Amino acid sequence: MLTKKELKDYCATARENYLPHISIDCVVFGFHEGVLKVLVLKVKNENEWYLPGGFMLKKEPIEMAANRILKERTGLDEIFLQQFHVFGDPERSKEHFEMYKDMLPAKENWFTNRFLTIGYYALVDFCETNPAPDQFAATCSWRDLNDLPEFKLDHALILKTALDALRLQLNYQPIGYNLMPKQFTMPELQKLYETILDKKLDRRNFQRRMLGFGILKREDQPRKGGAHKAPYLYSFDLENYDAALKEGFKGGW
Amino acid sequence: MLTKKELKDYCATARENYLPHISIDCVVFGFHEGVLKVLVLKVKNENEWYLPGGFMLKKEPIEMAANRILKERTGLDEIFLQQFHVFGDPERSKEHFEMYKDMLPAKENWFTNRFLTIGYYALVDFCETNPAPDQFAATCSWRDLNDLPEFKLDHALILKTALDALRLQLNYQPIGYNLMPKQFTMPELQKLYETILDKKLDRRNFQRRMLGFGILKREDQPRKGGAHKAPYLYSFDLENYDAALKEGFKGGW
DNA sequence: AAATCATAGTGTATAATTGACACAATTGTA
DNA sequence: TACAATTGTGTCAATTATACACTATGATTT
Repeated sequence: MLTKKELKDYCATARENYLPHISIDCVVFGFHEGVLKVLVLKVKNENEWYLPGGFMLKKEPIEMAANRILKERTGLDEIFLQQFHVFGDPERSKEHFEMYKDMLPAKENWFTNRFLTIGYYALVDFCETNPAPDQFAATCSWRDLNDLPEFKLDHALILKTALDALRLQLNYQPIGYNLMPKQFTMPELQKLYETILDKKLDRRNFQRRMLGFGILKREDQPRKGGAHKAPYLYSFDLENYDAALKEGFKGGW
Repeated sequence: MLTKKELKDYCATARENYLPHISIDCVVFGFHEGVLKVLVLKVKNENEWYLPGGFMLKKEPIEMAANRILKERTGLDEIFLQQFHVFGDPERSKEHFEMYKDMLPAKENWFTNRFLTIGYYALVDFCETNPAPDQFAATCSWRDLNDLPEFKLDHALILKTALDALRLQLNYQPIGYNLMPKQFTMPELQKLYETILDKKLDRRNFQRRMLGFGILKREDQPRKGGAHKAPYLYSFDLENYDAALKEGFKGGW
């Protein structure tokens, strides 16, 4: 929660720069050590949790706004961002309304506005992100998907909807390019799919299918390190990957 | 294009009632005599074509606004409406901006606003609609999908995107309930799928698959009339249909 | 009344895909 | 040098998709 002064300053800037009534919220999925993570913000001095979001500049394309917001929070650029739903329940920002309504008259109070929010999800390489809190957030951090805080507003719904959309996307588009490191092994990629789908897949069948999509290149060098056979390294064949993004696959999981 | 007086009146009402910067556009698909149709509006005295759209009341849920708009245009109520994308290019309503910018000062000119539009598509029974032009539209009518007018704004893009979304939906959800009459024959339903997908399907395989979904009930009475064997009539098993809408199917076409 | 036409209903053989499953190979460690 | 861990790969069976042809029925024509 903001102080009165912070609120007033913020509202002034906001009204000047942003399109009213519209926000963007991002569900940023990361993947690390076999667990799906989500980027969450915690507000200074409060036990208030949000998804990273923000507002759209008055003349900014939506896509660009989503990218800017993502970049401000994670340092990541040029990432696959997928618009998945608009949330517009008139009551959805009630909590903010209640929180701030007495601190500033409605006319100049940005947070007494009704907001529709456009949901985007992103898939990023956990290792390459630098979660950076903004001026309001004390912490910006990764949380396991199965150890989430209680979100404010409708952000729990947004997250759930994003996850459903992601699972659906798995059925007709390739994923992984922004989520995996440049090079990865087949078992690592499989783990990603298993994590998103929350179920075990057969190693051999997964490999056959995955290779069948034709979006992977096998590298020359295997990965060494474990007390076991060295797995092959793969990377995405970007040309085919992008084509598949546009065209879509056939079957599903 | 509106006259100055019309514009002024309209802007006053709009500013009072509607959420600024946001609109809804509906792609209403109908199906008749084996052709997929789309509902289009033509503006009075001009050769200007649009998809039916409108604005959202200040406290109205998005879904409800879409339904209201659809009802105002077609008389149809409680129809499957699917949100599919938000279009937000800052230049997308440039034509309107140019058209109206000199007629009213920007402050009170609704159309100098930037608008994001939320795209919905609907599937309706062609026969039960009563396309009704609103105050600005001279004609509101069905047009064949392959005989479309040149749309204003980005409405051609919206239509194309809706069609893509519809084709995708075919792969994991049942369709047809709002698009077909209460009772229909298997060949009629097949024709719908063929039309949407724009390709021929095998009669026998279609039937097997369709019945496999378990969303159809065979009626007792066949349909008579043609100089041929009377086909069975089917209707949707709403309970299973709704379940399938939520759950989704497996494979694709 | 019989023949014909148009279109519906249904089944089957073959090919392709998916799912289940087991064994051999490699690397590091004990 | 044996062992533990994990990878790579192949095959068979079951399922699913595809291609295809004949029979049935109702209206129309002769």
